[in-house]
Amino acid sequence: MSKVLNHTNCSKCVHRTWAFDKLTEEELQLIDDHKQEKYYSKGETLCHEGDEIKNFLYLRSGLVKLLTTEKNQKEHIISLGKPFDFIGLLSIFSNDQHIYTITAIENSVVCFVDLGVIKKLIRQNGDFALDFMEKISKISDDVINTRVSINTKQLRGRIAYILMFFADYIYKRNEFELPVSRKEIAQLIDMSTENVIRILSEFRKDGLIAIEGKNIRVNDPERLNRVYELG
Amino acid sequence: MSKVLNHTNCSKCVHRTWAFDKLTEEELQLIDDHKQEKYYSKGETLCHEGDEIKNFLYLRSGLVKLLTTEKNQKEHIISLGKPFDFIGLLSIFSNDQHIYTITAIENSVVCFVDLGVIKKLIRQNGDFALDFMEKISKISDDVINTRVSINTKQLRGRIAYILMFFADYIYKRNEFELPVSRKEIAQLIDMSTENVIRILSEFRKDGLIAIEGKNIRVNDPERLNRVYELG
DNA sequence: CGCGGCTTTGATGTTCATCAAGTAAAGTGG
DNA sequence: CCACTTTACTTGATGAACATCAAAGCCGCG
Repeated sequence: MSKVLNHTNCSKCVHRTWAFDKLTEEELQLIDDHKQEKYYSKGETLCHEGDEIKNFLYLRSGLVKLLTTEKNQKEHIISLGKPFDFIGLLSIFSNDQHIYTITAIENSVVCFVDLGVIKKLIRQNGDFALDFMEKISKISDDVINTRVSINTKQLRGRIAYILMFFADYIYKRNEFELPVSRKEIAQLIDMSTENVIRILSEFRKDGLIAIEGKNIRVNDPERLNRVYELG
Repeated sequence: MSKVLNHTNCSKCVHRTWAFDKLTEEELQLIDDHKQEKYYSKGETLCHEGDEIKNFLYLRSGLVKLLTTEKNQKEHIISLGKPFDFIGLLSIFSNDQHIYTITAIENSVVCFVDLGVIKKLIRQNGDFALDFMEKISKISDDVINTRVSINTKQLRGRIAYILMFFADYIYKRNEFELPVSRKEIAQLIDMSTENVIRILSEFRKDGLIAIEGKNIRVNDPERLNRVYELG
């Protein structure tokens, strides 16, 4: 079960460099007084589509997925949130309700900061506001570029993308344990589960990667990158 | 050719209600002193991918497209910008260079406001900063949702989407002149030009729409919406 | 131990891009 | 203004890419 953790003091937090280094000690204290740090184990849901937005969500550690449920009841994964991301995307400024369901795909620690406090700080501290905007802009742009990139490629390119995403962007090593099921990969990059498996097997037979269950090793990163670029 | 227009005073501008109504008269004057209003005729380019970002771009009237050129030289349209949109998306806060090429697809009037001034105002006027964030969040979220919506649908659903987009969102009437070529539609919703034509013809034969060259009339909006939802 | 979900492979059919070829429309230069 | 070129549009035929269906093995869990 998810549980509230003991309070890490914001002013001591390593993540302070993120966007919060423009805040004064008093302002940090204000955040400190209006935040909760929560632990979620793999599979637990942080918030549901339609829930009222009360907090700004910041991922301290772990990995989460943002998903929507389509009219036909199929789940679709919009993006993965990694540590240092502020998850929930931009909708927290333009919506009253969450537009995505957010679920932990690895054990995760999340800071819930009262949204009113964030807004107050944006209002009163201009440097913070600008810095904040820069960070969230980057995340939003990333989501858009990723979606475009995926959707203009065929299946092999998409699989190459997701492998590189985990190897280079999340784990920063060529051998890692996949935190998602084949089905989730399919939901993330718009293809059928069967074809995710088929193409992973194909890559394995080609010697591009090695697979043992959830464990993946990228043998030839350069060739993988070529597959990605050729689509 | 594009040309600089006579200055419309910001404080008199109808668009002031957009995000700029939180500004004081002096602040508006500052924008006024650092902006240019430009006219672009259909087909002209406002900025190229890679150009340095110096201005915040606001579309007063017309219609523009944002596009990227892929590695394989194919152009891909990310989104269409309509009046009241601040075009250029969020990258202006997180990049030094434009990441998209922006081209007018209808005769357009664009305000170029010095980006430094916008940033200064965000820094000094907290209410403006918050309002501004709300507006750009909405636009970004729209882009993301649209991309997901399009890419999870098959061709008929995508064509239905684009027809509804123009009818309901841009022109707010069931009969309108398509501002884009069939090829541009294809680039926007990820399909081949031939199939755009084929499915438009199919819709015409079904009596769903009427077509005469660029002129489109939606005969049965409800059925069109069903086609959209069924994918 | 048995049930349900995840994984895997093969076979089949659908959806879609591509190729080809022709017509119409819209610029371009003399 | 007319021949010329280019670009947009349209339809049909073909094959490739992909989803779906089916069947079976695997694993964790109550």
